[in-house]
Order: sequence, then structure tokens, then C-alpha cells
Amino acid sequence: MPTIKDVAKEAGVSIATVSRVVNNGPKVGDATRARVLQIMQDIGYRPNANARALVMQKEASLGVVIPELTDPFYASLASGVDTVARQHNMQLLLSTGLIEASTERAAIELLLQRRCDAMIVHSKFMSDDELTELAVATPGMVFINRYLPDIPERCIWLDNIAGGKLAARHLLVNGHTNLACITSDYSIDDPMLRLQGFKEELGEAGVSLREEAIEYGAPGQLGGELATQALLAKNIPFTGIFAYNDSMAAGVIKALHDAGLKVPQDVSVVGFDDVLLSRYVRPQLSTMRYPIERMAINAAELALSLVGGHPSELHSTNKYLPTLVKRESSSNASLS
Amino acid sequence: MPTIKDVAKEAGVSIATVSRVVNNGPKVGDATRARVLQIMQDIGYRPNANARALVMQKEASLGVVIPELTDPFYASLASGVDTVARQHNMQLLLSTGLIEASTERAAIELLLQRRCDAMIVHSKFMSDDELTELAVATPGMVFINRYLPDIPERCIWLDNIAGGKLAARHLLVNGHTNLACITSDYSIDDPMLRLQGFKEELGEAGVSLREEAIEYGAPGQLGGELATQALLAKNIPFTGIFAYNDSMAAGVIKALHDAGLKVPQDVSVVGFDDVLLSRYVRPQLSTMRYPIERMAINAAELALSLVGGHPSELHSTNKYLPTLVKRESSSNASLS
DNA sequence: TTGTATGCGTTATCAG
DNA sequence: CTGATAACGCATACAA
Repeated sequence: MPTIKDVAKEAGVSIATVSRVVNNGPKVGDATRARVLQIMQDIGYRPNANARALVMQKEASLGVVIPELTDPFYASLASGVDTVARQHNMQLLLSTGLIEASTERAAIELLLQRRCDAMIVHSKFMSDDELTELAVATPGMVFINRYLPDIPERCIWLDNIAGGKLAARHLLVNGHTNLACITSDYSIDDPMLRLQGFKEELGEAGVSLREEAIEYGAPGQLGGELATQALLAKNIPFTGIFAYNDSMAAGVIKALHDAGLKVPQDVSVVGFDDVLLSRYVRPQLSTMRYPIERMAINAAELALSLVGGHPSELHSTNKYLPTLVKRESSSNASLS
Repeated sequence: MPTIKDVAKEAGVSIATVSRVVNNGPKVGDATRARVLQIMQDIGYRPNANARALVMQKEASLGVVIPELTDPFYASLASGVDTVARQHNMQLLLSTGLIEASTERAAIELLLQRRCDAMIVHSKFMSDDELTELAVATPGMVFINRYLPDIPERCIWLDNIAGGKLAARHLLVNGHTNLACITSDYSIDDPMLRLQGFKEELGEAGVSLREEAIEYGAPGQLGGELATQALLAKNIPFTGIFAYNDSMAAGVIKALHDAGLKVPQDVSVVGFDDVLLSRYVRPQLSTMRYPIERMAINAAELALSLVGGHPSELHSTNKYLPTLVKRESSSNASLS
């Protein structure tokens, strides 16, 4: 791979001059510039981004760490960051953190070694303290889908409680009072918060959610299916189910179907996230829309403005609200 | 961010010594090593990967270019590469090429500027010539889902023709002779090849596929739905449909359902790719399994071995065969 | 307008 | 066992 020296030699100028034309630097003779440009073209010169980052003390890359790539939710997140990266002509540095504190740490570490200064990280397993400490040492680090009390201005998160409330309200408004919940058994706060909001809204309406009506499972289709079977086995009456996410909701629908129950005629189900899947599943899923891609874009722009020293942009608030998307899986209880 | 110098000064040794302990270099006094290690820990030293790459003339990163992140098929591809990257403790450099030659080119260019030497690229819009030229200049560049005649050893691809044949055979074996095809209108070769294989196998069995029974559309659910409606409008008889991919197949099923036709009782449908979606859709999709993640892993390992100068590994062949996954959307014609 | 020289953080080659 | 020192490819202050 040719270097700046090769170009300089070939053009019979100094590397300083070549450097100037590469960077559209000031005061370069038109003739010289044209010739250098031509030669760069000819020999296929590409500026070495690493060397440049080294001397300029500035990385032209945007980092993102997510648990995994194949989950559509995280894919959307990464896609949002990628959008911003492309806009700024920056390289996307992607690291997966899986579902363990140690691998999350390694993922962040890799980015840091690259001297990546702007990065948006999705971490659910490292502690508040550790994350906060990293953040103070890295001005361009912003967290998505997580709230760190000491540095809220560096976080972009969804109001899960509000989401739970909205879901409850939707079910209540449709006349459902015998409710159940299929949630995740992961020990992160999202499931807890969504459930909390769900319960609160129910409580305000004077209806309660019995503990037996809450089933836990792995946050995927199979987990949802299994949990629903367990719920059904308890033989307690319900006409509405709030699922932790769309994948679990898909499992819920399948289990219900297998048990001879119709959705939404016999039971309404509402999911969470509004990933693509919710439109493929039959009946199409009523769900809480989680604007993750938009949030990721804003997070990336926030990170960039933080390292760029730009004024604090217009980010009025970093808390986002989910919205209800009504499709086919929920309906009025009176139809039962 | 502290540098090697900071560590050296703090420890009262030379940077050479620090470098040695960082790299587990030979012959460093136990006491010295321990002290240096401790100090690195204390001040939070992280070796600068850029500087290292510069001096070692070797990048510890793995590149991948795909059209986009949110398509589950490409997400699986990227995930395979990511798996290999993590195994080797390399940073994943991800660039999206969208669906245009110019952006594909830009994506590759970005990786090259990073001096990324091992990369696996999925390109459908740049020409054979341009890609081949890039490849000869970049020993660690391997192409996935594409066949370049001049450098087959640098390509990992699926036998689309065989896939079409297998799909045809499955339908034939189940007694279907009135067939239709819903394919993609993208001007890339995959749709063409799959259709070609489909036709060939049919031909060998003495059944022909009429031109009117072939409908084209965008390779997504909506495209599949619209194309199927167009097909239905023609009022030609068929009991089996071969769809270009699973998304289109999902659209096919929806359109069929809306038209009052039952799958698979009235018509069998088989998709292609076996993405997660195929298990969510009802009825579950019979489809051709495209082992894209496995292929991506092998592609990444091939790329790594190419730059590493390792012996040419065991890659007996770079051509992969799809396999039939029979689920619920296809059945025997006699059941009609 | 152009060239020279210095340094960015590392590794590696030589001497001690 | 350890320390100078010369690259690596590039940007830039300072000269010319």
C-alpha cells in the first residue's frame, strides 16, 4: 500500500505538500495540486487513517457496543448509529457484549484501545459505578437503554414504567380486568419496571394483578410459549396478557392457539418493542413502540457533540416515551 | 489517556521495558514486571492500537461490509464474522454498503483506509472487474455470496441453482405440477439463478413453468404480497409456489390467506434463506436453509489465514449447498 | 508557494 | 536484564 512518501517522490515534491493537497490545505499551487492529485489516483494512494488518528489525536470512528447482532432490536440500534457514522464519514466500530459483565467490559475495552472517543454503549450487566467511572474518563461515551443516576445527561433511555402503564391502560380501556403478565426472568431492570408500571396503572383503576398471574421465562419466543403453558396450567381466568417483548408475545400467541384459545376473541395480548416481527406474526401484534433507532441516532449525535465540544445541542430531555401501536392481537373484552 | 511514557516515568524504567511487559516480552525482571504491571493498572494505561498497528504494519481488526444491518440475513452474516473477530480478540469494523455501487465502494474504501487487511465483503452492485482488481491488491479480501470467475478461491458462495432445483424437487415429489414463482425484481443474479434451477429441475420432470406464472416484486413481504395478488388476478391454476426468499414467502402466504386460499391445503409455498421469520410466520415456512452464518465464519477464517500466510487451510470447496427445511407451508398435493 | 524537521505512541534493533 | 534510538505514516510549526 503506497504511502505519502511514494506520492511525494513520484511527484517530485515534499511530503508536506502532498499532505496539504490531501487535506485541501491552504496555498498549494494549482499545477502542483493537479499533478499530485493525478499521481495519488494513479498509484492508488489512500491516507492511513491510523497514522492520521495518531498525529491528530482524534479518531474518525464511532463505536457501538450491543449484546448481539442477530436480535432485531439491537440491529436497529446499531443501524441508527451506523446512519450517523455514514453521515460523518466515520468508520463504525462494533463490539458485541453478549450477556455478561466480563464480555461487555472487553467490548468497551477494545474500543478504548482504538482510541475511539465517541461511542454509544448498551450495557445491562456492568455496575452503575463501573460504568460511571468509565464515563467520566471518556467524555464521548453515552449510554443507551440505561439510566445512570450520576450522569443522566450521558444517558438515553426509555420510560419503561410509562410503557407498562400505557399497556395496562389499553387493556383496561378495552374492558379487561382479569389480567396476566408474561415477563422475562433476566435480572435486569427493564422487566421489573414494565411490570411495575403495569401494576401501578391497574392499581389506580382498582384492579389488581395476582402474583400467580405473573409468569417468568427466557425473553424469547420459546420462553413466552413455555411461560404461557405454565400460566394456563394454573387455571386462573384472564382475558388479557401483557408480554415483556414481542418475541415472548409471539410465544404467548402460539401457546394460546395450541390451547384452543383465540386471539383476540378469547384473550388480548400486547407486546413490547414493535420489532419487525410484530407485523409478521398472526394475528399482528398490538405492542408498545420503542423508538430505538431514533434514540440511537440521537445518542450518536450526542456522543459526537460531546467530543466535538459543540454546544450542548437541543437535547431537551434524554427520556423517551413508548407509544401504543394497536394491531390485531388486542380487542374489546365484550367481544369475548 | 496515559501513554507508555507515563507508565515508564512513573515506574522509573524505560519505555522499552514497559513495552516488553505489555507484550509479555522475554527477559524482564520479575520485580520490574510486577511493578510496571501495577502502575499500568493504577493509572489506567491502555496500549494505543493505532500506534501499534502503525509500527507493526498489521491491523488487529476484521472488516465486513454488508448492505444493511436490519435485514436478519445480513445480521447473521455479520454475526458470523463477529464471532471470529471475538475469538481472535480483534475489533470488528463494520461498513454498510446499502444498495448502490458507489456506497459499496465507499464502504470498502473506509476499511482500506483503516489498513484493515482481512475483510469479508458482500457486494452485489460493483462489477466483477472492479472487485477483482481490489482483491488482487488486498490479499485478505474475501467475497461472500458472490462468485468471481477469476478468483474463485477468494469467494464463498451458495449454489443458488441447486437451491432452485431442490425446491422444485420438493414440490414435484409432493405431486405438484401446476407451479408458480414469486421472485425478486432486483437485477442481481441470485433471483435469476434460483429460478433457473427451479425451471431446470421441472423441465427434467417434464413439467414446465409458464412465463405468466412468474411474478416479480420487491424482495420483501409487501413485494411478495403484491406479486401474489397480481398472480391471482391472472386466474391461472397452481398448487405450489416457490418464493425468492422468506420475506416474500410471508407476503405470499398473507395474500393467499386474504384470497381465501389455505396453505398448505390449497397451495404449498416454499421460501428461501430460513431466516428466523420462517418460524414465526403461520403456517411455519418450508424453506431452503442458507447456512449464511457458518459461511461467514468460514469466510472470516479464510480471510485471516490469507493475511496470516497460514497454509491454505482445509477449505475443500467454497461452494455451499442449501438444504430443504420442511415445515408446515408445504404438503402433498393429493390433500387438496 | 514549498520544504525541513519534529512528534504522535509503539515495536524492535542494538548496545550495554 | 535493561536502555537508547530508529522507524511506522502523517500533520504542522517554522523556515526559506
